[in-house]
Amino acid sequence: MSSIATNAREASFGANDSLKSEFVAFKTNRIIEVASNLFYQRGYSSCTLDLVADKLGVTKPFLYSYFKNKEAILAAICEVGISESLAVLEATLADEHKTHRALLTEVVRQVGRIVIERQEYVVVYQREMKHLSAADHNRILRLRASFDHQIAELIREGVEAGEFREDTDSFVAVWIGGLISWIPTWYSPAGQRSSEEVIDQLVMAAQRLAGAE
Amino acid sequence: MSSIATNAREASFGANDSLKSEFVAFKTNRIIEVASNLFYQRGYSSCTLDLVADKLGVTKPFLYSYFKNKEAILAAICEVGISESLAVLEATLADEHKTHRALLTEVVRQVGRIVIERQEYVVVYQREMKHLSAADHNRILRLRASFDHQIAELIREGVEAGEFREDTDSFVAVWIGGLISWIPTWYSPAGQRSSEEVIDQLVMAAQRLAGAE
DNA sequence: AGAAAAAACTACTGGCCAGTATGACGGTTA
DNA sequence: TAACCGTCATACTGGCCAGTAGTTTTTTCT
Repeated sequence: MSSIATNAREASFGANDSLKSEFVAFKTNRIIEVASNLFYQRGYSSCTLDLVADKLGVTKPFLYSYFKNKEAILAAICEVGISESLAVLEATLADEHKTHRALLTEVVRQVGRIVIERQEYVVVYQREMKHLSAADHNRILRLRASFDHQIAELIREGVEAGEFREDTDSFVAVWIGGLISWIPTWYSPAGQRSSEEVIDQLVMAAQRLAGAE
Repeated sequence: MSSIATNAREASFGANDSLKSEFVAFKTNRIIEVASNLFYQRGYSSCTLDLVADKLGVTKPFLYSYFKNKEAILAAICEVGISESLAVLEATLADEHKTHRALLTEVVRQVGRIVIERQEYVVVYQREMKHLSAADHNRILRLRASFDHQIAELIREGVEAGEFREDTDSFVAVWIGGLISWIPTWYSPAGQRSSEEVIDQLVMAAQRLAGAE
């Protein structure tokens, strides 16, 4: 796993070494991709690692050389949606030139897109969170809390700036978070509504909740 | 299980018989109550029936004399929240004298209350639905679809009546449903917000979504 | 080419658990 | 009191599955 060159041989093949760690990253990703899909369909506890291995065309011990145990795979899956959402949130909020209204719209649009794209990861996270070890659970809860907190802050500042209705409690951040989180449970790419249509509706809903008319 | 008197002895003890079926109903309820609590905490697949039986102070075969198998217990749990919500929805909508706005408020308030009250049942339903047999799954999906459909109808009529903003798509019914369904995943009776406070916020959010200003 | 290391596989175990076969116990009928 | 029935328990099985020990295959380096 380590990419640190600790002796002469490794140092002289640094490029090789990083290629190797790319391979590792690639395999790790494939594992959580396939595992996520199977956990999504059958549930974490009823999905065996033999099945995951089969679908990858490998065997169970292969998985154990990339993850400590079953729960570590789950933790990796759970982290995808929330950490990507948080990254996009912070990148968007970094733009100082936008109004709060525009920021809210942009954040909701971007995060909505991620949540739809990572649909299966998000659903697995929501359903199976409680099977995480206490450490993983807390780490991910903190990410989630940070997300809600930053949205709440955005609302508060927007109200102060007079961009949102003044009777808007920053608690609507929770409702907006709920709107977003709820999408993966009902949205289907095979359904009538396109993902862009759903995102437009989502943005509209978030604006109404924030009182941004 | 049968409450039909099929012979002289049973006929002459009709009262007795109904008392007996009350006992059965009572025990059945206790089972799904305790099972729901344990499924909520540990997940359906990782919760053993031995554990459920232990917590009830009985043994596993006892459970099997009230339910066909583990999945039947899950089905019973899943049905509680949605069927109660549907009942309240329909009772509320039956009042012809109210405005659409008042109807929406009332429905959201009542259903919000049920969803908080039946929190654990609702969460188990959302998480474990996929472990239901196809028959149970479809039956419950139909209940849910009926709920969303009636809310959408209410929105549509309200817009026509000029009570909600005219640019309101009846699709907001899905968002409102999401708002309600999302509550049990974050609300805790032990938290700062009282359930009444949360329900007030919910009603406000639903009104904003519907454009009922 | 051939040694050494890395990567992946075969084959197993120990424990768990849904579901069942059988029996015990108490109340009711005659 | 003796046969009967409803109710629940004891005790088991058969299959599944996370995790591992030891071996084989593949790659890397000289």
